[in-house]
Amino acid sequence: MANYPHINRILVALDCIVFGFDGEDIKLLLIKRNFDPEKGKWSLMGGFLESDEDLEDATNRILYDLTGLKGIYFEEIQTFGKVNRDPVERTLSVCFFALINIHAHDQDSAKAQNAFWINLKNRPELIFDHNEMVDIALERLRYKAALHPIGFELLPEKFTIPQLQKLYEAIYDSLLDRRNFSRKILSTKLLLDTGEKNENSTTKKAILYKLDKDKYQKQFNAFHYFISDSVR
Amino acid sequence: MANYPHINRILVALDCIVFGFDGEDIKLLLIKRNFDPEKGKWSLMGGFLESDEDLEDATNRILYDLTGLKGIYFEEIQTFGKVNRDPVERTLSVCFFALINIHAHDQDSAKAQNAFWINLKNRPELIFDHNEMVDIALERLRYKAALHPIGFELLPEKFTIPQLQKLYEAIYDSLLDRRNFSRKILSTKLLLDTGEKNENSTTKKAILYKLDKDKYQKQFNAFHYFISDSVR
DNA sequence: TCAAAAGTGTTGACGGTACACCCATGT
DNA sequence: ACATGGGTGTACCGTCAACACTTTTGA
Repeated sequence: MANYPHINRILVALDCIVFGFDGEDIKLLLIKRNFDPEKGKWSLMGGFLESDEDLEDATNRILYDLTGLKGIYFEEIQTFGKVNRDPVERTLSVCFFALINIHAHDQDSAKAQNAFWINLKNRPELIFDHNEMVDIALERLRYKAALHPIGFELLPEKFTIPQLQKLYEAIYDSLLDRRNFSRKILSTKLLLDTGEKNENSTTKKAILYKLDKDKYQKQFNAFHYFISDSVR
Repeated sequence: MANYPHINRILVALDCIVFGFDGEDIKLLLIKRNFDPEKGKWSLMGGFLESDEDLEDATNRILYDLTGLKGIYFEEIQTFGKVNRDPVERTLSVCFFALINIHAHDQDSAKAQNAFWINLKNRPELIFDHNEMVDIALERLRYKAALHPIGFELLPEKFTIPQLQKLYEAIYDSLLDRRNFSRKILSTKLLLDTGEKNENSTTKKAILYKLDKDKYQKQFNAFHYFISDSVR
């Protein structure tokens, strides 16, 4: 079999922005590096693409190693390819973001990677071009979540509308009208009343909903206006 | 300087979907391959990433070689990384789409690459995963053009509203109401009346507009609803 | 019984859609 | 004058934002 001669092969990495939500704030799962290069500094979770591995499989592998979860929602953002972005050796980075339920992931997996949940607002300086990656990822999350029902990926299976609102308020760092938000969300018909209520509340217990998975699949690419123009 | 050992370097290519508009239909600039592999078949324009070249520079180089144009509008779509997507040797492909004014490009450059404008509706089978790339590119174009003012990139500097409408109708393969379209476009305040008219018309001569570049830059990331919900 | 949070209602403004009508141009 | 295409107007309807009121709960 013929080869492509005279072309340099390049190292290919993947880097992942993992978003979580603790009920109040958006968080990032970041690595305190106990390995070189840039040992001791903060970075995104990443890894190299193996020679016998599809790009998508590599993404799933990296996310599994970090969280112990399979079937995580993720989206490719962009491939970063400046010649000098990694000082050790030229490395292309295929960058993506993932959304997980912060309470569902495996703590031991995270510990093994030396990963910590950091409030997005207090994020430390990251190595290489990882700061830019986070900026772009957040932009993408905001863009996508305004139009498509991806917010649910950050919540537990059963959740209340006020919790969902808190999530959107955290994503867009702004306040939303309770009554309009509720109506807007319910009008999508994506939520099913579980019949249960949030027993943790000390005041009126909110209704617990879950996603209508069928409708979610079918309507995913339809536009919903989850966020008002003024916020967008 | 230390290296990352034991990791395979991979060939990295770029592939580009070039969209054009001839006044009636959306067209693709495709390559009739006179080189191996898959000589004689149709493919996207592409090239390899050089070892001393930023990813973005490579994109511009490839577009320049094909069209003789600089500063073309392009957007990264996705990086394709199935192990066997290129039968010759494993090759990652960073895929992007570009929008050009079909009349502005350099014919000799295209000829040198053996490139031809093909009506999107009559597109031939392409090699490798290039068919999928075109599908995704079209989806992205439709998505983006519904919300952001990128359609103008496909038109000459001066254009009429009916021309713009024809363009949107071609992108979405559907008919739009003339009167509502005009009002919607003008309400964005992105168009400047040049004072000139389209002298080619045999009936009433339409007003030639040009983009208000300042507003275009500032409002680019604001959402405009260029296309009605029913079409989206 | 009071405070805090959740659920439901109402209204006015705005934007979109579906229409009709008039104007300019060349044959 | 007439056919063709371009420009402007209007009326209805639905959606969204802004607002008030009621209900539930635990202290």
